Amino acid sequence: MSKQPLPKPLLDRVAQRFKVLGEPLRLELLNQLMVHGELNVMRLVEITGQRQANISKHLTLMAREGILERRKDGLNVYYRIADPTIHGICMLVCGRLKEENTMSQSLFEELEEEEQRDENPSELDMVQ
Amino acid sequence: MSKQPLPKPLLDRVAQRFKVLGEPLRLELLNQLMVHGELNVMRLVEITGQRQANISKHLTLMAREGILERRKDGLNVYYRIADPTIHGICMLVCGRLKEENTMSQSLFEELEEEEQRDENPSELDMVQ
DNA sequence: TGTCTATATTCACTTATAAGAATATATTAA
DNA sequence: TTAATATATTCTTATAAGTGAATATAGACA
Repeated sequence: MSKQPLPKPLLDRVAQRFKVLGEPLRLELLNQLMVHGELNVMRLVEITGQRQANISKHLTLMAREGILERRKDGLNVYYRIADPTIHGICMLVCGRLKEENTMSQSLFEELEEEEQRDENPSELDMVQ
Repeated sequence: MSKQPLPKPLLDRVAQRFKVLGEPLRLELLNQLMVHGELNVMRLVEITGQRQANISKHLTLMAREGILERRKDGLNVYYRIADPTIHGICMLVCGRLKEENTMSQSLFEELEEEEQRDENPSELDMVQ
């Protein structure tokens, strides 16, 4: 429980950061950059199956936000994660979602009294 | 650097969670609940100066998301934070924003060669 | 020079969503 | 029961934002 509320301008900036992260395609780009470390635009276009213009827009936005860094090499532009907290933040959220999942799972089991057992393991189990 | 990309459905859920957090008014509500622990709807209406309907909608949304918990007492409904990771996530983001701020600050100082000194301390310094 | 490739940007469109007004749904008290 | 209060919901509107098509920009190469 914190002492005093944060000033509105700061809350606005935090909200803006969350908003940038709250877009599935942008999160997929971040996830690919977590896995591969550094990728150019066309590679990310291939991986995601999205249009080049769209990928470029999302990357540019995240770079302007301070989440990504650009490195130009000839015709290619390579992006990588500049914000070292991104991974931790995502893992916190993933862990929490998994927890919520098992909580509602056990609640579900209490209500339904174990019908089928361990079929359909949740996607959330992918989080180590 | 993670081993393999997360499955799309999980990324979608994480993005959804971030999207809920990426709204200034919702973040202000969360911040007030961090400070006061538990508040009813009308109290939050007073604090934020927003309409009752709007506050209620945001609270209902966050409760459905698993971020808040509802406790009904007579006519009043008290909300409190149900997700214990919220505080840590917000502090991570705040800290990072502060870092970005001092980074661009020092870059600014390199360019401008110390004009005024320590006037206008940034909002981000509020973060411990 | 001109051509090809990678990336970025502009414009138009469509969808999502936050906010207000009005109303509905409890719950308490007289 | 009626009245009053707290909260939630529905409906409408306005704005934000993601996407695609087309175009612009920039660098590599012949």
